Amino acid sequence: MIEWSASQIRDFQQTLLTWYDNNGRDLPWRRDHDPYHVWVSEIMLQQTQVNTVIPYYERFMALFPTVEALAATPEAKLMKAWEGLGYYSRARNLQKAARQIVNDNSGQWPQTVEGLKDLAGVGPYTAGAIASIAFNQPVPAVDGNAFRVFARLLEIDLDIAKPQTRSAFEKIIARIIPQDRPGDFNQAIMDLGSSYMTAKNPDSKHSPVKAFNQAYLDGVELQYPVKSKKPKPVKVAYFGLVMRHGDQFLMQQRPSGGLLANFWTFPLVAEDDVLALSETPELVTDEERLTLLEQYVRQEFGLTVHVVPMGGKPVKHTFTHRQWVITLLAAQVTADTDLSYFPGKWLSTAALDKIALPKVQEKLFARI
DNA sequence: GACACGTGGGC
DNA sequence: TGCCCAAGTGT
Repeated sequence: MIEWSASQIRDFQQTLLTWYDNNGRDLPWRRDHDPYHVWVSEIMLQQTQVNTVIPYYERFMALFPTVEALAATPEAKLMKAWEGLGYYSRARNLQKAARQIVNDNSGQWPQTVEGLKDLAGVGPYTAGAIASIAFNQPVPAVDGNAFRVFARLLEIDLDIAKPQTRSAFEKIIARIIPQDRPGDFNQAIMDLGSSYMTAKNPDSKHSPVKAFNQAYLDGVELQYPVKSKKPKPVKVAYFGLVMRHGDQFLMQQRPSGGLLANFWTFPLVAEDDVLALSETPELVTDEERLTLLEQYVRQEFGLTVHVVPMGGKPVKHTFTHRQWVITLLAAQVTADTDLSYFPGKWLSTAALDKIALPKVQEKLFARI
């Protein structure tokens, strides 16, 4: 990597901030520096693109205009507001943190990185973003943009996928961040990272800081940032049971931890669990699998059903680390079935409209 | 420190 | 299609 002199740092600050003053994006959460606005937007923006967040942010502020309103809202209303945005623990942590502020801290915001990090769902990046933007603290906010921008500007070849790399970047950026406009500086870096210095197809030729971009000047821009690869999603096959009675569906609530925690879906049975009922799973035919599925549902759920394939291709849904392949089956069951052993209940379409559903369940509904 | 945790967009 | 990326945090 290279290092900048004090005068190069001053030049960079001025060039960046002048560009930001004239070209910074006009975003809904930039209308003021209210910590509630900054905080909610930063949580929504975690691993999520700006254009996706904008409508969610607008609706969220209309529903929950203050941290007190958020702290007091019922969970179902909160999750409905977050429906489709993903990483749902963000929403639960958001309310947890709101209650920390309202109940434990009498409505007062922590104003330092250390204090902010004690809030649920606020890590080193978000704490730095709130501290610098809302409270004018001269601290870095190192997100994916900052990693990429500074890795290219200074040809930093540390692997940004490794946790310890963060502190190295924070030290480097701490020397460069201007004491008087830290929030604008951090946001300018993000705007730069999403315009001229993008991950793919960067346009450094026209970038306001191209003279400072060592990787570009050396023709090795796309070698930065260095980032080790993550494993591919693991495929998991499920049977999805469609049990309908009038305008109600028999739905299953997922466990309170793990993927899509607490969400309602059609009952999903892992094919591996079904095949485990056979002593020779590798020899099981398609017809036998359905018989085994009926056996599984009887044993595990206490439901006697007859399943019929619904036709069409299986529904695929990919998460960060899992790919679900769901074969839909119509299962006959009566509404007065004994559900004592089944972790779910009948839900009407009206009830389903009121609760948040994950995208994968929306895909399943679209197929029936 | 490695992995879990959603969804949508771009090529 | 498959893969990578997008304003990360919790465990």
